Amino acid sequence: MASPTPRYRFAPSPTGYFHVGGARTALYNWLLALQNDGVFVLRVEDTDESRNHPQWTQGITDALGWLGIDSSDSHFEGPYFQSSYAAEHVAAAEAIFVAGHGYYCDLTTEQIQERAKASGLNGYDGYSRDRGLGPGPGHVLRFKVPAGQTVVHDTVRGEVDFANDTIEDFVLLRSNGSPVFLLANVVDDIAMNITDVVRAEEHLPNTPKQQMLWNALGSPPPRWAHVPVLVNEQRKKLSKRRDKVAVEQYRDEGILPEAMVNYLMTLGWAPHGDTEIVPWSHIVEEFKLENVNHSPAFFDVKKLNAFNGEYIRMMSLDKFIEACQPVLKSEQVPWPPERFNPDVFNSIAPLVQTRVAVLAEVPALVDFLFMEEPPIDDAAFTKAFGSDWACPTLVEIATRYETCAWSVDVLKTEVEAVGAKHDLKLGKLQGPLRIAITGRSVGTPLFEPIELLGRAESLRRINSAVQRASR
RNA sequence: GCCCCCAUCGUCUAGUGGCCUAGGACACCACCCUUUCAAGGUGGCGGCACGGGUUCGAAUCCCGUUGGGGGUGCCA
Repeated sequence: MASPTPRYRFAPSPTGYFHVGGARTALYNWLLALQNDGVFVLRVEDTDESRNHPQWTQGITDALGWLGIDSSDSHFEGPYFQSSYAAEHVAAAEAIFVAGHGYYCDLTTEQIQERAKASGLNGYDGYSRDRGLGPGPGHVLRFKVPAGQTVVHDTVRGEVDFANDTIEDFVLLRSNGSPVFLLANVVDDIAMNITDVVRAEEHLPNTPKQQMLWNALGSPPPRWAHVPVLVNEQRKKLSKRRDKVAVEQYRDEGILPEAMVNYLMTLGWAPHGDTEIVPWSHIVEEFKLENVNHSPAFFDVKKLNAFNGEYIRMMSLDKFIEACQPVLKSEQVPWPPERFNPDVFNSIAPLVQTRVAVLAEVPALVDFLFMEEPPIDDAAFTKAFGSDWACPTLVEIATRYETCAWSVDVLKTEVEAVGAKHDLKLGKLQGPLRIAITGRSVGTPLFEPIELLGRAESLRRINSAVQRASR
């Protein structure tokens, strides 16, 4: 028997959102597809037509594309969503009924609860199993859970046993005749020749039901793999409402896709060796689903940022400048766009590159070069000009700057000369100058930007700071 | 309630019975370098949840306890 091409199914998330946890599961699926010459199958499934599907699926495929996952061949809107497919799901349910694996029941939810209360047992008790009911108004079709055990073979977790008598006879067809998601899911998997289902561990408890359905429908179940969920600092599953969970947010902040992918992969898994920063090709080579951890992982933005900083520093200068473009042209930028000067930015870029973890931090390091009046940090200003030497030395520097040669080296030695006179170290002496020029107490090395700013503008800013200090 | 999963530094992990005095990464701290801030370098702090077994030997295997998470709909 020839083994079929593996088809790895990825569904964004049960709530229909491509959050970071889903991104990781997508990565696992993608990886497996690459390693095993298989196909990555993205399937969006939802019966709620109120969700805007074209827009929603577009968002997901965009995010996948950003992560480097090609979903073009496999993108698929779940048949379940399209009402025309409902017939197939109903037909499958009816086949189950005909084969004797299901039965109809007319009990209402209230009646079921009453019976459960009276008997002390949990959930539905199989009351209608042998009543021989047929389809009809108010009748649901339930699956007849067989006696015995269901064992799920899971690539990540090994064998997981479920006693069938702890699983109640679940609904396949609602009383209005519509199929239930669980059923539709299995029918679609079979229709799409899915061989491997890789998803989050929250689905594990429902897996025996699905597996029984596969068997009842006469198909050997797929290989299952339930990977751990991602949690927040409260150890709760990442939730859209409470946590920063959308991949796009990280993209917009200037996280690089390589860093995102690399970090996501270290959640639940680690490459061999003393470094976790490894290229995707290495991951493809080494990753094994069998080696994935069993416990939930906390999504640590600090570590993500650290990874991102590493990736930024690994870039060539040209690449870095290129990567900065979106964030420099964003509408959020504090300077008027027409004042932006690419040449100036490119000159300062090497000094910026080692100082940012995410690209979104870039504008704040260079804004003073492009703004007419950079805002001044009051607290920093007060502190820097609090000493009695601040103004006099700054005036001296200004005097020297009026006539000296305009180059980084000279600008620096002039300040050092003033420092020597007053017995002040450069580190200290440059404080007021830095505030005057940049408005802040920290930033890139100072003399490069002064050179870029030019003599007239630099002197203007120094004088304006001196005036401000003497008020 | 019932069912399932999980348990190594603060966090992410390595570890598959002796190479473990438990290794790395992020974070944190100190020092070096230094033009502030970074980057870089060196070092430090810090962990096998608990209790029983099995074994010559347990982070590793088994049982239990505790703690966390998830599932359990005529939701998806």
